[in-house]
Amino acid sequence: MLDIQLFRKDLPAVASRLASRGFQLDTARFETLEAERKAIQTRTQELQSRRNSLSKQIGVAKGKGEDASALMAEVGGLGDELKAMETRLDGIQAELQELLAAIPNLPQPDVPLGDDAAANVELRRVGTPRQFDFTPKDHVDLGEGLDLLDFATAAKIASSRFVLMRGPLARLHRALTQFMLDVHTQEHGYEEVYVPYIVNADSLRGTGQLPKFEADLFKLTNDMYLIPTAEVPVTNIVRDEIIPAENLPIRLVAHTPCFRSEAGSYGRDTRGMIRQHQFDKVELVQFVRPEESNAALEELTGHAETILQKLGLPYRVMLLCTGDMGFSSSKTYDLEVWLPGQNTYREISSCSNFEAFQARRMQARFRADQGRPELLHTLNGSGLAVGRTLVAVLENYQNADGSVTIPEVLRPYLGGMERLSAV
RNA sequence: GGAGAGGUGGCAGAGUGGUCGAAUGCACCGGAUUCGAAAUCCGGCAUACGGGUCUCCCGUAUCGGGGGUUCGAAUCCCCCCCUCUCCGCCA
Repeated sequence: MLDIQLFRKDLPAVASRLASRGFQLDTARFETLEAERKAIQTRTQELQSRRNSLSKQIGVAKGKGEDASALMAEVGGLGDELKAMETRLDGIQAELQELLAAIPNLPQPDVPLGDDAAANVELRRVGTPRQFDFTPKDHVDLGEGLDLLDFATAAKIASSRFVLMRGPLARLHRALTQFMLDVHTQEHGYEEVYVPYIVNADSLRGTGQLPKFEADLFKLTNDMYLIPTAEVPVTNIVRDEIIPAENLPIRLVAHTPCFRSEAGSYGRDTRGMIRQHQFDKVELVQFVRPEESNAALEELTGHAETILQKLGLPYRVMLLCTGDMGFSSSKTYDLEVWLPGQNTYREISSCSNFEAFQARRMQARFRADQGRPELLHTLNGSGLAVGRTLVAVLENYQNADGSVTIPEVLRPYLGGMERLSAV
């Protein structure tokens, strides 16, 4: 959520910055609501003030045993208008709130302008895609060929967009998770947290998934939701909290499954593990002082990159353009890993600085010394999406005979296993 | 899931219809005292929103959340959430 003061101070400027990311702000509606709000709020508070002082006088009079009927008649006359004003004020505040809650974050000045992914800017490539002396398979052919990846059975158990992994492949998937957690906790200074996989609506509003993106979520029968990312439970740790400044920055890492309904993506990535209803992710989250958030974004992105580097996976770093950024983000880097089976780079991590956007929704603040509480800044990034990392390992480390060499750094997690082959 | 108890400021804890944004204690901050410290004394010490003559003043709201009764609600009524104790169930 953006600061409403911004809209009051310079509406056209905010509107144009929002337009740069493809959001049309209804400025006329805002101005009307705001003018109405001001008039009604002033009048309401006036009436409340009058009522309070008269009521107080009634109390005093009755305490002295005097007749208060004249006072009571006067305050009684306020009742109808006051009630009407309060009701209208509530309505307008709710409408303003709703309007505000649906407005995305402002892009930072150095975010490139653009409508969609085509305008994203490639910042750098790291690692060189391997030259194969045979035609590389994609992870589906590899996994099914090894009899370790089974989409048909998963579809029987659940539906399409689920996967069943067997034996050493299931273990490799687990090894990747362990590896990522170990690197982030031992080398990057993150604290590992274990969090609920089911959250309430307040938490989803806090991070920005609600109210606009309910269709992307799996909603349970008790009005709770399966998490679409660990970002939701982990970031909401600080909701309604005031953190002592000396505790910042806070760096947290969590491994969770993620559940996404993928509504509206019927034709996209239907093959393989790229786009699933359920996938695992290791998520990095940071809470920092405002002036440090951009440096923290660079740092956090680097932490995610480290995983790719240690795994020897070629990737590139993309700076997302205004039109391709997530709703809550002010600036986002995507890491895209090279997939030989698709002969292209695919997103494997997304690292964002939300500035105070989520913090304002969450009322997540910090206090420096004796100062007033101030909104902190939140960031997060995948470090990494485990399923897609597994795909990348399979495809990049495949051999001509259909087996897969295990990257060195993972072998300690696999009892020294060097090669993935059929059970 | 059942029965009971309870949710008040950073913490502890009073307050059961009126001058209560809320006693008192602890913690914290400033000052006095002291060579310095402890102790003691004095003062300060919530958040959000709105308005203004905008480093300050005024107003409004907030005692788990929402609704209601009333001129007036921390206090009474209803619904919900959470915590604790006991029982049941259970990894």
